[in-house]
Amino acid sequence: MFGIKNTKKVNVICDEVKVTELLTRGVENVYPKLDFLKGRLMSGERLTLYLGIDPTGPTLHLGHGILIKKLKEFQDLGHEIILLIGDFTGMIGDPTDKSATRKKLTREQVLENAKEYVKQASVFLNFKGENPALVKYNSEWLGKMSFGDVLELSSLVTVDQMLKRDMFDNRVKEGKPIYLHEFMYPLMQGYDCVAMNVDGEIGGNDQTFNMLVGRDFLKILKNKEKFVLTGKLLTDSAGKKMGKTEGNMVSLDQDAGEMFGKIMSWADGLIIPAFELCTYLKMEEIQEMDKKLKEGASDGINEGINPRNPRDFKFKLATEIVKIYHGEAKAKEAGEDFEKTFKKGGVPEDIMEVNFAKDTRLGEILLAEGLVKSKSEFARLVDEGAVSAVGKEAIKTHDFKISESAVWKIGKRRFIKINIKG
RNA sequence: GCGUAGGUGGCAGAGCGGUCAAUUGCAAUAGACUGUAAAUCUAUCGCCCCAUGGGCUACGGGGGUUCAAAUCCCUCCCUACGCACCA
Repeated sequence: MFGIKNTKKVNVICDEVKVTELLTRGVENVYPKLDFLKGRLMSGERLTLYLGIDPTGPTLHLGHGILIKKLKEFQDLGHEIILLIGDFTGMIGDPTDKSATRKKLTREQVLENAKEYVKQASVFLNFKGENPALVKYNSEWLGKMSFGDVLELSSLVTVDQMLKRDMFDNRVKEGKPIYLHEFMYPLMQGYDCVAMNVDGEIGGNDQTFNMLVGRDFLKILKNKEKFVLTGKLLTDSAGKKMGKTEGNMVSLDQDAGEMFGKIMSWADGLIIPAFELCTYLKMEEIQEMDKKLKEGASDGINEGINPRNPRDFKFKLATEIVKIYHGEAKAKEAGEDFEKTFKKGGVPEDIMEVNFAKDTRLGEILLAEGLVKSKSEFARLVDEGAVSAVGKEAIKTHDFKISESAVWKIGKRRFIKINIKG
């Protein structure tokens, strides 16, 4: 399957403006150095590069989206791109997760996830046509390696080099355990690029270490100068990562409304970086907004009537991002919904609808529908005045029974329409 | 293998026989406020009940001592550190 070099002629575009944009926008670093890669991109040579994704969950998130978008830029220029599914790694389980007992994925789950990934990635990438993006699985080669092969690979890296890595370094400092097999992950990831014999790799800057291990391998084993392009991570000014752990990371399979809401909850400092990383807006336009935002921040005297309200920029950001994943119409709708729900205290469009008999206890309904975790939680919410039928006073009794069809609101974000049955 | 220090709620980390469903911080949820689901302030934050009260389940696993254990004892498992061993 490998070895068959694409024989079709694909036109490689060497437009300087495009290449520069490719190399700067949302890019943290380029190894060995920027000019090296620029030179190759301008040479007309068709490069092969890849982005590796570990199938740890069923969906990709916005962070992946950013990198896939970058990959697309390479594809658009005519280069051969590979979406590598790290199924081998996934099947073994990720060591970075100290909460240990992560379930090991079965072959079926991995393939299932991968299918979703391709679907979600096809928002950006073209998997068909003249220059299709390829999908590969690293179990294809990693699964076949013998202990001897592994030893040979490990002899290329020293323990000190491994320990230099932040992730390990921190754990040593914190007195947390490091298991030997965790050392193997960089090796496995590093070997991917050898197996695929690529020209380069892109990834988040948190993957820099692993990608550089691969760079070393390729140099030693194939005498090839692999380029590594690391993308900026989406962080706010304080450097806080928009990761899954932060709870505000957007999954690519989320519906438009949810996505929109999540983005609106981001801190202001994230607006400009997100425009750069996640949208197609021109850099000049983004810089213009940045300028306006900064001016706005300094003339806070205009309390509240500030024409450069960050909220409006964030609204635009949310619209732009949702547009990419769900299309223009849905994005617009989500925006209107958001306005209605949160600004004016209304009700969103698509809400859960259920049927129950008259005089059923509200608490039981909400528990059954999963809107509250327990009856105790329900009781607490009632005490806090968080439960009300839309347009009515909050209810006060824990054993409140429904008497008519109504839309119920629990807190600001949970809604349910309960119809009286029969 | 020996020794030492540890394993507590989503995480971090107190408590070291009763007053502990467990201080505190973070996270989370709600209310107020706000341009926002930001910030801030306030409250809540195991589960269940005919509820200013009561019950159940929890402090690595199992067993024991006691009227009473997260707290004491035994045992097993796990982690860190030191020593020993080491192709």
